[in-house]
Amino acid sequence: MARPVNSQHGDARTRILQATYDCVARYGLAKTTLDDAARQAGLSRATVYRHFPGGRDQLIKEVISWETMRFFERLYEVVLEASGLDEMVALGLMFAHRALKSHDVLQKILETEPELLLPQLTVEADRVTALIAAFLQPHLERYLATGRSGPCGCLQAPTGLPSRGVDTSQAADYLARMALSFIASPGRWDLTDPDQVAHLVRTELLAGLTGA
Amino acid sequence: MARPVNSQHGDARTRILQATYDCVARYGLAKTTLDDAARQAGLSRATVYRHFPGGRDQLIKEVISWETMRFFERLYEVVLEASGLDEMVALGLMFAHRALKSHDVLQKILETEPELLLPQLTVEADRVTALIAAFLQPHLERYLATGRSGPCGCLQAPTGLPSRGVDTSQAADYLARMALSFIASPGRWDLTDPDQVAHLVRTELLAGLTGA
Amino acid sequence: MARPVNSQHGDARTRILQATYDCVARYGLAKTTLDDAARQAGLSRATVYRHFPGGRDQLIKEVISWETMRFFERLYEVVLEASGLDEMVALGLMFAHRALKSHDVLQKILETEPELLLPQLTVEADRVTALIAAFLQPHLERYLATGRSGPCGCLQAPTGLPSRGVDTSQAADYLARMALSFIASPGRWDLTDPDQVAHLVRTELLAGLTGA
Amino acid sequence: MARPVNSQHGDARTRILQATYDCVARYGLAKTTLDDAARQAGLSRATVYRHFPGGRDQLIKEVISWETMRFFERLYEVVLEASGLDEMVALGLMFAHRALKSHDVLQKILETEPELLLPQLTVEADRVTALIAAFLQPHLERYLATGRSGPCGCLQAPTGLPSRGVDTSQAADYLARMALSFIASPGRWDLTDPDQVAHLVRTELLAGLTGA
DNA sequence: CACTAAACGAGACGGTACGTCCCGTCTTGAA
DNA sequence: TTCAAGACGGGACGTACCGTCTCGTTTAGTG
Repeated sequence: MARPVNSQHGDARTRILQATYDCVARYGLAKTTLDDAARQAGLSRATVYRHFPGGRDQLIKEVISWETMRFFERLYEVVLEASGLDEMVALGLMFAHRALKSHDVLQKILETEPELLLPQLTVEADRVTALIAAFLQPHLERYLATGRSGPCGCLQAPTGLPSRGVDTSQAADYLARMALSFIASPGRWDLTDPDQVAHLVRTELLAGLTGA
Repeated sequence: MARPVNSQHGDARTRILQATYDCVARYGLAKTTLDDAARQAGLSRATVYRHFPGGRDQLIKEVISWETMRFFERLYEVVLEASGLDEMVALGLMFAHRALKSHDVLQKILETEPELLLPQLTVEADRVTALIAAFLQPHLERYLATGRSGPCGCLQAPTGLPSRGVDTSQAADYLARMALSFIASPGRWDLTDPDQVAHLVRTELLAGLTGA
Repeated sequence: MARPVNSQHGDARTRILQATYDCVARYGLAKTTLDDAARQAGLSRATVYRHFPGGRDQLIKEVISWETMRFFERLYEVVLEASGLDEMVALGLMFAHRALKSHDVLQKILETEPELLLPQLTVEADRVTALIAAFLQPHLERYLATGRSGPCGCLQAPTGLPSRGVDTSQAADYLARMALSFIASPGRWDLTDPDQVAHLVRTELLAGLTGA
Repeated sequence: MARPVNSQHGDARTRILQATYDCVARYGLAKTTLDDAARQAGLSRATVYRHFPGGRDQLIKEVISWETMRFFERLYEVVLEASGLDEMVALGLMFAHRALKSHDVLQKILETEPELLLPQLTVEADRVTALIAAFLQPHLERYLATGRSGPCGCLQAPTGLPSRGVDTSQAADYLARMALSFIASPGRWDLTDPDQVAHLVRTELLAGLTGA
């Protein structure tokens, strides 16, 4: 049976997360108050504590996890539309870059608390790199086998090719590192221009992988 | 030059920064109080405000900038000892990785506030990448001029461009990106083992740059 | 037919009052919570509100009235056993003093909130004084008339004696005042010793009334 | 040199006590909030906690003790004006009764929380009785010796009269009990009428003591 | 028998007050 | 002057009750 929920829209928990997200976009992480979030959600402070007993700390943690997950979900959807590995990487680069640039929270943090991100040379990156590499590997294998990765219908490709296992793993790792690097710092490339992105992918990311 | 530093004299400003740093290492960023810092420094709260009129926010900002600068200074000293580009990159990788692993503050943050670092896909990286690339470029040019070549790995560096001027800039950029990436996420490499690092540098970072 | 009521014993209202009484004895007046009372009664908070719509305030008021009434009921029963005015006063003094000393709630309040009782110089005493005086007057009249008050079978004695009306009223008032005073503060008397009480009654309370 | 104090009048502690007193007079004991008191005092909540670390509980306790002390101080001053024991008792009765009747806080409590005072049959009264009796005893001795107590210049009379020591102690106790009783419950006497009070003192309080 | 009404348990919610902690400002007094 | 010391207003935090309300689930009484 459909839950009529309670007052406005979405269950309370999601409303609180969204409200907190909005506040962080407005005030920054450090200056966002649990009161702010509650007010923004149209709920009382007590209710926020009922859903997030850990208080402000838990709220901040969860809103970041939540938003990160949403980012990857949208990235995943965008990337599935690609017809080949090169297009997939290009689409991913463009989407990720656009998302970061138009990301209210990130921009607010960069504006008010850039220091928090300076030490981004962190071990946490390991997880993201590995995740992206794992995602790319099957497409990379098909790409290397056929010259194209084919329509990307599923996350986990059949990958009946045991040969080159080490090669593709290593290559996927390399690809993920470079993609992440360019998303974070495009350098002289304009990642909003599809032509430039296609060129970047061909000449710097996938170059040398084709004839391996 | 005798550095008495630490507890009693040494100028107040530095003592406050060091004290704050210690507190952050102990309590984490969010839980470090201006009182904590003042007490740790053996100074009164009023004095801290005299040196950091911006209060807690300014204090946090400056302590991060200060520590970041100290990190790069030490990295610079270490790297100057190298006799060639490959050793330089290797030394840099090892030092940076070791520094991060033994970095009290960073480890404390990773322990207590890992979410802050999840979205490390940030534009801030641009500055660091460019800085490192600019530092590497002259060494790279000398390296390419005097020439050394290692066994070619399975990965081909992006070598689409024939002319030299653009080459070194582009290659330095590539090198900086990959170095940063491996510092942040070593993947399967053990960055404390000089042999493995030397191998990594040869096969994945400098491969393909030699005989372009 | 006996009403099995709901769950355990006694109707809900009485169970709540008793539970609240127990809590006050444990925590004191100010720290007794409606939740405490509900939990102690084995009922839900909602049920308490159904029986005491006035909430906590009403609950506290009623539990005090309830207990006060129970005290006077028991005092009344004890006092009816007396065979004469002197014994009646003595029994009343002893029972009242013993009841106060072993009164969980009162002792708890004295322990935790003694200030509430310091200004006991209150108008409320009027009612109690008058009530006791009214109760004593018929017995006093019989006592003065016969030298004994005789077995006390009824609260309202026939009192067909118009003479000495003013006298007995005034004397009863005096008797009530002194009895109350000694219950509250026995001074040098040990109100648990029947001999001392008898002596006190004879020499300080009833002295001078006999031959009036 | 005049103490500039801080802001308005009186030191902070006294201002808080007075403000709390005012609030209790307005809202009653149970409904007086620490916020109310702070606001009334024109101070912040934090400051109240600085002066009364025990919070609301301590504040309530101390305000009651404070007011009680003020009451007895004023009573003492009034009573010192008397020229003899009878006048002293009369003045005390009148002042005490008037004070209770015009006592904002007590009247507020009687209006809103009468139950708190119903069980005024409390051991606390012992202290007050003893205190008053001790104060009265020297005057009573002089009264019995001379038929008058003489101008009351000092609290502690010389009392070189060993005789009747037990008598006066007992008589003072009796006097204190009756005085307290009539203050609390005047019964049929109008304690605002000097003539009635003088008559009451003569016929019911001091009667029988003179020729003892 | 089914249906209704009443009492109850359970729990979400807005709200208020508590007591704690920290911030940033200010004043005072001593070196 | 510089600094330690500390009082103060302000405000957020996390906790705890309060009083209200809405759900289901019995349980009893009645048509």
